[in-house]
Amino acid sequence: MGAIRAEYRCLRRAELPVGTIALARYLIGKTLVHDAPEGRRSGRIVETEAYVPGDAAAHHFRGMTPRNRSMFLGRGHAYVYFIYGVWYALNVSAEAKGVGGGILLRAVEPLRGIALMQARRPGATLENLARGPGRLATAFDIDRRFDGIDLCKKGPLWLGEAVRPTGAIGASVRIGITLEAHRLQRYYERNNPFVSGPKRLNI
DNA sequence: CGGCTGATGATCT
DNA sequence: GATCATCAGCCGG
Repeated sequence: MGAIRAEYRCLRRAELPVGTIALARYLIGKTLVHDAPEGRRSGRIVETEAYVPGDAAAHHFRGMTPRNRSMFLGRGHAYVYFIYGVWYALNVSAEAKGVGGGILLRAVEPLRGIALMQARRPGATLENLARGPGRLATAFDIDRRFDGIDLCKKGPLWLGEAVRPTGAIGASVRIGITLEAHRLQRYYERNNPFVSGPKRLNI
């Protein structure tokens, strides 16, 4: 484990790896921060899924639309969509400007603002607070108002450095899709209880 | 724990 | 009109 860092800077766009898969792995262990009037929420990203160019399961596969345009803004921007009539999900755009690529943030380990998260998800255990993309967005109070914002500067929502060393990273098939289901493009920190999904995928 | 299912509305065809 | 990058609740083992 090692010492936990209390202060951390935001990630610079230049240091984000180029390419969706490389960035999806890089983001494991980094910090997601939401600065709101009521206070700061932060968490360690422990699970991501890559949606690369040409992937039929990806929202950007059929080209740019009003909904998915944020995934074409160049790496390091937020793409937030509404799904199943109930949930929001947060992605990080991942390719060069004009190219569609996205990384779904599936789970974080809460660091700060836990009481704020619990207020949004009453009754949830600490492990379940932000475990799963819909729960993460709810706990962090993320919706379409953040769609398209730059995550590489300290605005209301940004990406920070890792606050402690990152553990071994595992890979598995992605969750909840039917197309391109064989791709091993879900990444997670091994042995981390804040990771979502069935046990068999978290080995 | 694992499997199943209904809820619910934006989006695109 | 179909689909959907999900979740909570319920059931059985």
